[in-house]
Amino acid sequence: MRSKTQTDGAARIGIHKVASHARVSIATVSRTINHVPTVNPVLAARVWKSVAELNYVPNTQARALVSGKSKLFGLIISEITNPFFPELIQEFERAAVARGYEILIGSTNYEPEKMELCARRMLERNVDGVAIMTFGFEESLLDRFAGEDIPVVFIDVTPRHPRSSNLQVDYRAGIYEGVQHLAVLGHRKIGFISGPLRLGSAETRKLAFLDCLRCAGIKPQSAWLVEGDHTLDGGRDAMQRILQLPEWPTAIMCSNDMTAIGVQHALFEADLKVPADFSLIGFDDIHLAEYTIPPLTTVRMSCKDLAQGAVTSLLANMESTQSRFETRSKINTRLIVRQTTGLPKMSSAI
Amino acid sequence: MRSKTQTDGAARIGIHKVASHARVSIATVSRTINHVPTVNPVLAARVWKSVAELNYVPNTQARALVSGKSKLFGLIISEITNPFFPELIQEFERAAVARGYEILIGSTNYEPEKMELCARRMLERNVDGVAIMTFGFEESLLDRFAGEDIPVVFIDVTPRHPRSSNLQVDYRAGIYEGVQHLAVLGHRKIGFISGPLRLGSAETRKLAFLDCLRCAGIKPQSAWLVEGDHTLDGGRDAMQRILQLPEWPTAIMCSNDMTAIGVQHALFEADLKVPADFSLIGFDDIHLAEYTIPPLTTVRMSCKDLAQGAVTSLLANMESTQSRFETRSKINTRLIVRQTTGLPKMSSAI
DNA sequence: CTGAAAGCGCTAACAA
DNA sequence: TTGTTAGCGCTTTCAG
Repeated sequence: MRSKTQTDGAARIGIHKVASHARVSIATVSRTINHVPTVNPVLAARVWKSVAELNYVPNTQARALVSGKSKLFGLIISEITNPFFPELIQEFERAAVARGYEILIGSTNYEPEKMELCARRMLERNVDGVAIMTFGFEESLLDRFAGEDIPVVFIDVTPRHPRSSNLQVDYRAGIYEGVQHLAVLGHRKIGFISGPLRLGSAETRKLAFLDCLRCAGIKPQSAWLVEGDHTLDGGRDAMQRILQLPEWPTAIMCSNDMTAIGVQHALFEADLKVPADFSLIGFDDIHLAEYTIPPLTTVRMSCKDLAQGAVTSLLANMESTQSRFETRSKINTRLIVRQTTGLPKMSSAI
Repeated sequence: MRSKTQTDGAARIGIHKVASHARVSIATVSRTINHVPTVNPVLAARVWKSVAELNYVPNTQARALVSGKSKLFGLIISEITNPFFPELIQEFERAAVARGYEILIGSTNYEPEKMELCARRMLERNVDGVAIMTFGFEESLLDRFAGEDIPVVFIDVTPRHPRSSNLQVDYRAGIYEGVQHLAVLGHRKIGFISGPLRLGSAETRKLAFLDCLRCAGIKPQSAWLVEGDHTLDGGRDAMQRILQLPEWPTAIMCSNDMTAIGVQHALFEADLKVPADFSLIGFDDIHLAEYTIPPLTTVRMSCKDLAQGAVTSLLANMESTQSRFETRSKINTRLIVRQTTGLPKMSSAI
């Protein structure tokens, strides 16, 4: 059923057709389109002409098969629905496509099995490298990639592992600025809504917060340390739990911006005002943070740095011939003050 | 240093190794893993055992090369940064992965050249089908895909084209509900902030709005029809332009939710209240719409329907042996009333 | 500098 | 039912 009709428009033009059309060998065509410098310019010109006329597009699959490189990067994220990740993806895509790579995206939705599935999908497609941007994961996963000698880059975690790079986020700097900012305004009762604590980085952020609190001479109160899940709903729920407490903090820091937006919503529903009743600080500085009402004070972590760092590391790692290759680079954070922070509300218990 | 040590884990296991390990031919391995029913169960068992022990993962590239099917879908969107699209992607991914397909995502960012680039990327990677979810595009693009006989699915536009499917969104229904809702509240002065009008669907939405206005017996006022660009910034700017006008509308409908959130921000900056000073209706019903302050009344367009419809069409289209294959399916819209709509402010000019 | 030829890992005839 | 074999479209030695 397939080969009979020649009229079918079908079957892509292959290197063979180009070769005969340009009256050269397929090897010459291959060299030309791969910009091998030793090709006779006259022949090259003929080839390019044929390529254009026949509308030839090289078949990446075949290329991948013979070269062993798929020109594909895997990008594993937590949840595409959290705006931080699309911003990350955008930068990652930009960097990757500019160098001729495509991206395979996998979302774990914070479920370990999904992570496993993602790893398998990436392996099957033969990715040349994987960026695990989930802010925490089972280290056993790395073995799968290590087994195939596939470069991996990830955040925070520092497993001892060949062909892996590490992007170290300096949470402390930004969070410290946040705590200081609050302290200067007069806040002493500061709560923290964390991410899912089984995520390493969520834990790290919380620890950084606690540490900063101590540095600022403020005693953390465990009731005000509540676990969220980095989603809008999670932030709202967490705040509602805090509102149930006998004593309220005067300020809340959140492990990410989505949580903070959820908090704003909970407060809105409870008819409480930001920053009059509660000061609020987010984390990430997604574009939306500027657009919340009121605009969100937050700690910026550049997803552009993250994305570019990831692509760069992957590339460097691939080029390196060392069987062991480990890097780490630092990602900075800093406070962006907008309008969700203000003087603490003077409660009955002065 | 790589091949000597067998322990190296290196170089992926191929079908060959599995075959010899299971003491069968590679053909039998191939048949087994492809679930060809005629394989002797005993041999099959041996094969599966070897597959597991050797941790064999089939090489998709090779498969694609010989079978001619890449098991890859292209998904072209406008802007990954607009939360509507991640929600779409999530559903699309779910549907595609469940059937063994991977997704290649390309963003056009509303730039025609980017669209061209996306098409090329998809072609190079040999996608089995493309979903163009940009709500408008140059039809010339379709020719590229048609030339390769690649199924395409898209929104609204209905070009005459083989192997194409069409998802027809019923904008009118939801928009009409919105206009009616406003009319019932007493609004007669209703503005509309459209998307970029060179996008077909943005134009369609605007036309639908105008038509609904007429049906409700309201005369549209051209000064209140302003062009946005479907982004937060665009929405804010558009609203600021409206605030410059000598006479204000009492309600605003937006071509998408991001625009509406931008509008809320502009109003916040101008110290105007929603819905006291302006009623506001969005479009899309992204998850965030529930979390804006106050929560956004909006027209819901199910991105799940869109995504699933797209995948289903693509699949059906591929299976069809007809060289021409056209479908269209309908996507419904409906109003979700939340808290950004209320009675119109009684202006000086009663 | 160019061309012929050998595969990359797999599927699908075809033969046994 | 199983194994042998011929490619899929391309890159890459290796001769010329």
